[in-house]
Amino acid sequence: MQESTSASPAFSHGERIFEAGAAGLAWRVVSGSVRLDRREADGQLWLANLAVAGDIIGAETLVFGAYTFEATALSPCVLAPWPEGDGVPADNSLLTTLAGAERRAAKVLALRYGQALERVRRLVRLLARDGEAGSVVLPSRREMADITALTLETVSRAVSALRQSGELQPQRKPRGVAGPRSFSVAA
Amino acid sequence: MQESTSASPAFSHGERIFEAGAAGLAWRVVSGSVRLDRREADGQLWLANLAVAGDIIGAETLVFGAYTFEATALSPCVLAPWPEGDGVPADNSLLTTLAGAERRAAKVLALRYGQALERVRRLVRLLARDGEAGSVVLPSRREMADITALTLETVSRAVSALRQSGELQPQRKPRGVAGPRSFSVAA
DNA sequence: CGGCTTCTTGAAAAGTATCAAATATAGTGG
DNA sequence: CCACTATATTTGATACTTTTCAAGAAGCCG
Repeated sequence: MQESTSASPAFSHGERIFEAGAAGLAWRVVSGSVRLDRREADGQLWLANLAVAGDIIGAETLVFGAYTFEATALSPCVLAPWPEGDGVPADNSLLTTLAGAERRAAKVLALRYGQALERVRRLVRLLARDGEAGSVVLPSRREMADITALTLETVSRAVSALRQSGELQPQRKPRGVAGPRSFSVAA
Repeated sequence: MQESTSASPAFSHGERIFEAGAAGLAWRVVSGSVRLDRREADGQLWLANLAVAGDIIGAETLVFGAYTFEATALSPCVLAPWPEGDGVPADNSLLTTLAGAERRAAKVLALRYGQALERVRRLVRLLARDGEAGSVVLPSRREMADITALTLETVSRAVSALRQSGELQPQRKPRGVAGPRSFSVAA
């Protein structure tokens, strides 16, 4: 983990953020994207939800005293403790947050509907903060495949197609700068 | 609608239970299954979640004063007002309920992963109260197709296969009794 | 510069959707 | 209760999409 400070931890691509059953805080995703998984009886991890900038993760720990899901960084991301002023969340804000997670789950379901190209396009847009023309750091093809319920080869082909059509443009990166490649997303 | 009493309404297959934006109570699903949809900007309905016996639906109305989703009966179902003693839900029970909906959403996601036969099998088991060998009234093939992100023809073929393998057995129904056919589900 | 992982691409196989028809089921009014 | 009609389901044949298997290219790290 690469915490810049303990108050606003940063995670790089693929890092575990918290585990199911552990105790801890709830967090607001400041930037980047997070994958939430549920560990099943068979030991397998099943995607349960996604969170992007602005979303709250781990709110259930304030109810149950432990995380329900396992959180992993999909792309480089920064978190901030939630709620802001340490202590009890303001009236209803916890409820609002949980209700929001339910709405988010509906979007994730949509990532598994339709043809491969559409699905990958929807995922890219979700990660790019829902349609804003900005820059995205895409997760690994394997992660994208898990999320969309496609294979990584199919995702790779779809990303190639989006690049060819100009919807995704690899951003020029100062040479010698480390880190994953980012893309700009066209409308 | 075929409300038996206003306290414990019953809905038949396909009936609307409540609409997004409307005010109303939260309900516990006593029996049957319910589909929750989110109405998108384009006017389309997107599956957001499922609820089976024991689940609570419309809990967000206690936070926002209006339903977030649109609820439709998938199979004949009976509801009861929630929480039981009318008034404010007991401490934490609303939070627990919303957190439960999040866990349920993860199961629905799993219905869109893997091959057609597996998906339909998982759906049938979910509707049969998660593995209990009991009887199920299956929703229409069209509904099952919406949920699993398959076509109704593919769902039909999968149901036929489950019947042939003995996993699903049509239950003998007293002749002349109306209503949809129910199946018993083998382990 | 290797050695490693991830990504890309191709070709063949498998699975699903689509289109079309036949059958079954539910609903309605005689 | 039965015939009739509308709707839902099942099944088949074919077209399309995705997966699978395989190999090569590109990126990352010491």
